[in-house]
Amino acid sequence: MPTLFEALQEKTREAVQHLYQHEVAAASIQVQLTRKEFEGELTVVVFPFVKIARNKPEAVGEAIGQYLVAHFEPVDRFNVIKGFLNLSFKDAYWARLLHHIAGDADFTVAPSTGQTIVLEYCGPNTNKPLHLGHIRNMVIGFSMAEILAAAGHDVHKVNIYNDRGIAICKSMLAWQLYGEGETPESSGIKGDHLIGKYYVRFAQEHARQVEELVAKGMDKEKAKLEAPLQQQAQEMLRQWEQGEPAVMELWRTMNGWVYAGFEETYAKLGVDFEKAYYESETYTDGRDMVYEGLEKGVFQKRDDGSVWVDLTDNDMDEKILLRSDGTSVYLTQDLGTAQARYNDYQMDRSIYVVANEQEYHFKALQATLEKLGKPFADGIYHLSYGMVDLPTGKMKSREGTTVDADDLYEEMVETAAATTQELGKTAELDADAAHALYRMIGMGALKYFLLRVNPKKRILFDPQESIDFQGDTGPFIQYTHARIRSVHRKWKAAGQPTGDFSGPLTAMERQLILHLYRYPQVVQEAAADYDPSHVANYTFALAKLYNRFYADHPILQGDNEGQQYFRVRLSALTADIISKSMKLLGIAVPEQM
RNA sequence: GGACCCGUAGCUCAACUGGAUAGAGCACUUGACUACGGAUCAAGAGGUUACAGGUUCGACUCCUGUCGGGUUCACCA
Repeated sequence: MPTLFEALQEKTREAVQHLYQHEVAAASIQVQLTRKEFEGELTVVVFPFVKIARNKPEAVGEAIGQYLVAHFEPVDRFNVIKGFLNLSFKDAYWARLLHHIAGDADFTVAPSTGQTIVLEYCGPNTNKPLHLGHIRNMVIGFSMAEILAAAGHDVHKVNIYNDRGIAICKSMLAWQLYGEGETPESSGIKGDHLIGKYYVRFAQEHARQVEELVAKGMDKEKAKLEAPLQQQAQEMLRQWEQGEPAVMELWRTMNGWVYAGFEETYAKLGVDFEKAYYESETYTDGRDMVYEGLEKGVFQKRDDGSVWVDLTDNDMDEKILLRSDGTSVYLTQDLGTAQARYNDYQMDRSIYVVANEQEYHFKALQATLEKLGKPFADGIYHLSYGMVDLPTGKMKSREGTTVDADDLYEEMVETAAATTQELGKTAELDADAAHALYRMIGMGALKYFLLRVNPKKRILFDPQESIDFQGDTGPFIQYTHARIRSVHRKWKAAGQPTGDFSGPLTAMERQLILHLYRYPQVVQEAAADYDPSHVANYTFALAKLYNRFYADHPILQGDNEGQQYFRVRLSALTADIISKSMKLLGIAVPEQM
């Protein structure tokens, strides 16, 4: 069934053909929402037909308007201002739309596209805890998965653990040297934070050694490499790659602590994964793919034994794939991971939610897979998002200038609790329900804060200024939902009175219905643009519109039972769409707050 | 230096993908029902859309150049 917009485009096409004997593509006809200072709900832009018609814009608008009134049943009347044809629709038509939105189970669920998408997000290193940057990643990734699923795709969320390499060895080494057997259990420190503690410790001790060497006259860059700790870490990495049992054992133990810590954080944020990939398991596959490329002649081996791919045709440089000692680099293991993923899912699209500092890497990855002739190379998409900066600059784990994910979570929940208690509207909730509510509101504020902005843009986060709970925020939208549910409970308590209603509708009621009606379109746009902020902005606009409606439209005290029932339904539907939209953002909405 | 991204109200962001007088929130000023929840609503003030050209009936949007900010161009990941 065509949407209202499509039907209007088609009828306008018909009008142009009938009036001017000229074919235009229906899809090219511009339909927009009427600006609020003019009468009407939808506007057709007639400028493009002016040349065809060889007439003034006003005359063309007039002619098409008359045609539509005569031939497009929903249209009630129209007015023309310059090249804009503003259309008003019949009250009965709005009632029909409302019925469609409420009654059609498929309204909020797009038909299946049959397309399989694998969406990778989070992708942490296992040598330090998660911070605000990871939160932005997870919130975008989770939301994008929800949106793509709502757009009809078959979405699989996966995680990738960068669980090997020199950084992990640094944490391991520092723990070995200074840890005195400390464990998460013995210290009461969450596993990922414990590893982070030793990562920082390594950096401190290493810096001290470097200073000593520099004091003895060594060049600083050289000292960084020559420092005993650095040497020991590299030796440990070599042992790891050789599968030295003691090192492997330590590695498995410490990574185990980290994963347990991460799981806790995922649960708090309400994100999940269908499957996890580990670079320690895929990097050898990547190496095999490089050999395969050598055989095919698409990669080149140099005299020193290193292997390269020439990407100069793709406006990039030559990239190394295997070091002269035969070991893998970052790009190599991502080749292996991509292949493993394809073996598991045979996906049509593979989306990587990764910060924009890795744009070059993903271009190189895609180009390299193309050279290998991999069928999944085309479907790779890097959902690149801007970094979260602090007023002091970039977050750096080694320097302890990060905003820790768990800390931020606690702060958000505490603020939500304080605000809620101050307003005192939920005093009757028991402790568990109250705490669940604070979490819901705190996470709503945080997630909305991160999702309302286009992912591409970098975000400046000022820890001094706490995230707002008023205005364009998650709690504002949650509040709107709670408010509607409250009215609904009152209506139910009054015995759920119903009645027929034939209008007239107010301008705001029409606007509200039209806005609700646009929901599927917004979902499609967000999916096509890989941009959850479309959904966030839509939801805020809906809540705002409803609050305005609420302020001067009596619902349970309407003129008659018909009008009351109509407004109850309109309200309930608004709550429903708010709830669904927020779900796409990974945010829950409360019955009261 | 090359490539990519960003620049809109004091601050944080929009602008239906080229359409009307560029809209919201925060902050500031003023106001609101003994009606359904004041985490709300209404009103005021706030703009040379970084700058200069160009294309177009029409440009925040497209093209060219300039300036400013960010990222990247590792035998790190």
